[in-house]
Amino acid sequence: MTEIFAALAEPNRFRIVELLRSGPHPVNDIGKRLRLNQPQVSKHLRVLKNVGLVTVKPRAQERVYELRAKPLKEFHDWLERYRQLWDARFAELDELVVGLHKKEKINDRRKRN
Amino acid sequence: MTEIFAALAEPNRFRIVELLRSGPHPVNDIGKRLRLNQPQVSKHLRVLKNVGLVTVKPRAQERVYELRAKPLKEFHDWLERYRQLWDARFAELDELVVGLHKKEKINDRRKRN
DNA sequence: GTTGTATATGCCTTGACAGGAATATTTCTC
DNA sequence: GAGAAATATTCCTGTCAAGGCATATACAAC
Repeated sequence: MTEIFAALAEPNRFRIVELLRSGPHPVNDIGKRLRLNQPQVSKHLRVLKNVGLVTVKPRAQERVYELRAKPLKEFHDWLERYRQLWDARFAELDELVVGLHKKEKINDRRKRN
Repeated sequence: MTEIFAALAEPNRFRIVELLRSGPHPVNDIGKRLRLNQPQVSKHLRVLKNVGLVTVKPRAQERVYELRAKPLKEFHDWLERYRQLWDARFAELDELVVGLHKKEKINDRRKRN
């Protein structure tokens, strides 16, 4: 999981992933669109491939890179476990607790958890 | 966005975030549970705070750190834009297109995009 | 096979960052 | 106010990764 984050933490790699969201692209195409030197594009793509975020398919001399669904879905599933944090229902509950806390000086339910 | 990734790319910071999912914790508590030295915990928490992933509330000498909903929701929203990649419907459509491609030699719809 | 195009790899330098240890700061207790 | 507890900050060192540049490899067309 942290490997995925590390891969996406690099701004240019992030841009590459965003570009690939529109579909597969060959290396040179990526370089031109994002104004990156070819070697750096290849290196970034290697990193993305090593963590499983992309796959390659050769087409003549070209190498066409494509986003992989699986790691992104796992990523999404992981984030789902945090949903309670921003769900409206939870937020309201949180407000309620804060209110009670102010008025009645009860212990915060999170105390020492 | 990439700042969030960078923050979560560090394994110990990731563990801290996972721990905080269960609710707010003071620094020392985090250190003991994750077997980390106190200075490192403080440093990691500072990074998490700088990118907006956590907030602090003082309680006597303790500093209680808590996850923030907003960046996690934004994170989630960003990932939603990739949903098409793993949605079953899309996968089926993809298979269909591949099938047509093999049989009829039509152009791949992604070609040269 | 030679040339041209597309991509990958290697080397080098530089900057960023994590952990360890020591120290400073804040707040509580008495 | 003195000492203790909890946390933050600083300095140091080693490691790792990114970009620039040169070069190697793969495939194509003739």
